[in-house]
Amino acid sequence: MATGDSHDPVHLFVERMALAFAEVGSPRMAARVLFTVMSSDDPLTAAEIGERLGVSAAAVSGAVRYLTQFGMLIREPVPRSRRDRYRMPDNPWYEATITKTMIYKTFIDVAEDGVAALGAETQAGERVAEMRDFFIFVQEEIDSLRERWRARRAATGHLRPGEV
Amino acid sequence: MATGDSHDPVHLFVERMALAFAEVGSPRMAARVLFTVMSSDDPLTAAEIGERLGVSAAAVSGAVRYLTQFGMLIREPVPRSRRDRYRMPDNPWYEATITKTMIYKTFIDVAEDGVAALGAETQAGERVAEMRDFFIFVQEEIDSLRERWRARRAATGHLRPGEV
DNA sequence: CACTCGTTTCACAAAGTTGTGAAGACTGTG
DNA sequence: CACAGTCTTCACAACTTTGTGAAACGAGTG
Repeated sequence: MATGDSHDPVHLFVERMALAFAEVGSPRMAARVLFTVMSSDDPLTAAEIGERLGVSAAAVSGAVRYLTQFGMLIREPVPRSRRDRYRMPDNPWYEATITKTMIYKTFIDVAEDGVAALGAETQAGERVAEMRDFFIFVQEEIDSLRERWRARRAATGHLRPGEV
Repeated sequence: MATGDSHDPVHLFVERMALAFAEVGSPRMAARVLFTVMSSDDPLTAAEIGERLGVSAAAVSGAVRYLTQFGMLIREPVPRSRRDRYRMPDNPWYEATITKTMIYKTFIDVAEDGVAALGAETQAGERVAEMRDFFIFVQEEIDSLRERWRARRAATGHLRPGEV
């Protein structure tokens, strides 16, 4: 049961979720590690993560480096041991991951250059300008998403420690 | 000038935009073809697209099949010719692409199973349930995005033929 | 200060993706 | 009804990505 039993429903969840995230650009192994830790009530050591997933220590090392870099995973040394333990951060990584995305910013900037290159008065230029405006709108919506989410949670009584 | 001159600002726009889209999961060549057509005031034949991009007919064939399948490109036969011509659809492909995305639906479903597997009362289960709720919220926001966008455009006088 | 255990780095192998060339299929025309 | 011009299909080669094993590294301990 310690090693990744593909019939274990929890392991299935980890793999499926990781796959879904990999499909939108997340490194595969990082996603697997992330959801493995997320699925555990207690912090896990690198060895435990590797064991559960059935992957090498090297793979775990790379994944946790990636995840800690973006604050999606917290690393803490285990007292009286050489090991580190990994746990989820207190504030949920997915909020920032979604709301801080800069994809649309890139689209907007490139489209802006496109309009200039095509000429704002051409049909093509107008078409690209329209696309740019749409992405600006989407970006604005995303920018306000986090606040609206928090407002809703506050309204339904789901206040998190430290939250207004 | 017909073949993809990498110093042509329009071609630069096409390649940059395509790259940005490829990074979020779109097939690379399909994105290149899409923005090539989008950058042209007039419809283009497959040969013209291939020439502008400097890619093989086979690559164009695969890309237009993909794009027409999703309604992102319109194919129309050229009268008195064996050729087909490709043009942009009348209503903008990106609106549907963004608003019809089912990514979050997948996340939600998988997370739902995860909660069941972990047990809703465990710490891990609660954590995953919270993530699921966030994604439900995001999905709802996206569902209403299209209407809000249209409302805004209507308000600023940008009505499109056939639009309410 | 040498030893041990855990982690990290690195070169490489396996697997997956992407676009090509060439051959085949289809369609309208002389 | 044969031909020519387009488009499509397919096997393959180039490239990219991903994870492994092995070796190096480093921190705590006797």
